[in-house]
Amino acid sequence: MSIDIAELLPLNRCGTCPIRHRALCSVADDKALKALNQISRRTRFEAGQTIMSEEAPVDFVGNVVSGVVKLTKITPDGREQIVGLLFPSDFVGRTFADSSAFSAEAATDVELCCLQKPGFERILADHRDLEHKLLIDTLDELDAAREWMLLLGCKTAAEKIASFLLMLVRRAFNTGCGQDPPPNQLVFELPVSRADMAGYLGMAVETVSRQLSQLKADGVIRLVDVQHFLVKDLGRLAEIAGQEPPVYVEDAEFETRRY
Amino acid sequence: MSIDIAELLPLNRCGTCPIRHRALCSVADDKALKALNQISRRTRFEAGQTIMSEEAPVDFVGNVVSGVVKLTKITPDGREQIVGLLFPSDFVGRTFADSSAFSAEAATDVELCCLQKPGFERILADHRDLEHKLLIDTLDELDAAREWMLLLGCKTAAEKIASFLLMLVRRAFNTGCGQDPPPNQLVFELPVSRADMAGYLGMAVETVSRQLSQLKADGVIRLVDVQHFLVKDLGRLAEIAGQEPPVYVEDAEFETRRY
DNA sequence: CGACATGTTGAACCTCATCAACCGACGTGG
DNA sequence: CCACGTCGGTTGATGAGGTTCAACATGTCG
Repeated sequence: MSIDIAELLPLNRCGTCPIRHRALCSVADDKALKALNQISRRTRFEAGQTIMSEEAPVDFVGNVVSGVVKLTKITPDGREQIVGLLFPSDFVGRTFADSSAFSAEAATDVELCCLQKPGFERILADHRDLEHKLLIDTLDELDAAREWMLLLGCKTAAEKIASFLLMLVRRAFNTGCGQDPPPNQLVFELPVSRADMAGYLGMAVETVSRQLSQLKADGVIRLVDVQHFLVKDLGRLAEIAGQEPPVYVEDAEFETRRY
Repeated sequence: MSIDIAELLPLNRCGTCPIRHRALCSVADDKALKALNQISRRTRFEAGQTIMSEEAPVDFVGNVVSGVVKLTKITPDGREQIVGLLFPSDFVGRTFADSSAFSAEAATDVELCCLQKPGFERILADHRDLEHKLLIDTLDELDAAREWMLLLGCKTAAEKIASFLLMLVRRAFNTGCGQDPPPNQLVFELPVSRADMAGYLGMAVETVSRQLSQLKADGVIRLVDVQHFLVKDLGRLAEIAGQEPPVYVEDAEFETRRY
């Protein structure tokens, strides 16, 4: 009785994938996983590279494995709004349509698990669980988008920045996956440039910078370096953002709620 | 050989339903339709009434049959942002979760086709087509939400108003359903109050009023009465909104794209 | 080391929110 | 029937918050 290594290989590939337990594939059984493997390819994009462009048809979708992807839309006269930031395990692209209404661009260096669209849609058809999970994720994404509308529509600059930082804190809390130590040192990464923060929050870079300085001056945070901040007063930060302070959950593996 | 009238009744009820061809049920076969009928109830809400409130669990979802529903979220200090306007055939409520993150309120008098949540989710499980359609609709909704983020994030007051009017024009163009004459008279309804427009567009009522007056002064529109406007220059309107002008489609029955 | 990108800080301007007065429509009660 | 209050909408005056323009600082890469 022998074991067919080739048969197991694809499963192992996914087995070591960092987003295996959170992305769409978390609900895939062995059969579905093998099918996904056959149409998937890990691709790297450098910061600044365009992954897919609005108006141009795209023949693949994907999952963010590492890095941050920004979804953007540009007004006819050139202003750019970031309508979504996608983090590891998030889904990129528009299923069941030829093109996306938005461009996707690598905000940092990005690894993407790319899936050919026709193949992917066939797999969705064959595996209800996957399609169901996609529906759930899309509903969460919609809630998150609407939450962001609240921010864009009626929050002040200070509230916006605080909300953004808080979102990063929440993300860090919820993706600990047990392998990282609990963040008693409350240092977090600012994964994107000031310009991208500005684009996401609907304000000017200068205002972003000023508000960060203000939070620093008020002793709410400290800027370790340009890409890392330390939270000195989480309560105050949450208060400024107009939200409840987040709580660290020990094992956040299955904490899928989005912020 | 006799016909069981009771058997046919539910189908007839839906048969005369104005949103039968556009809502979720458009993909329901007779069997699914009968199942939906058994858990559905047409309910009326008066303008201003709360349909469901964030934080409070809700045991039903629904489809807007007539009227306009606003989805709102309130900041801790009382500012209200409207994160979505739902028109006839749009879906209300959050499937696969106990409560919605947003409140739904009748912006006008509303007729809602209410469906008990547990029953509805069972029907989704039994009828893939329905769940698939829900996925497609949710994806469209997400695109629309992101489109709105562009508006909230980087458009001026004038652009916002123009975009809003244009959205109403598009809706009217796309839901003609052949029964209404093509709108050679370009008169459209403002289905919500100035306050709700303001809440949706993220600006003050006064600004809404002023911008409407400005469009009037510029000869782009005319205010027939407080709830109806006539478009005198569609091209200009689209230009101000920063979009392509919409085109009237003869038979828009299956035009499901959202704006 | 200089060149270029990215981030910060300062000053002037402008859009829009805010406060306030006013108008017309509507409903109620005297 | 008219006086009255209320509510939704419009218009005017004022000021604050945030954009814009500009200079400067910092960091990175050849």
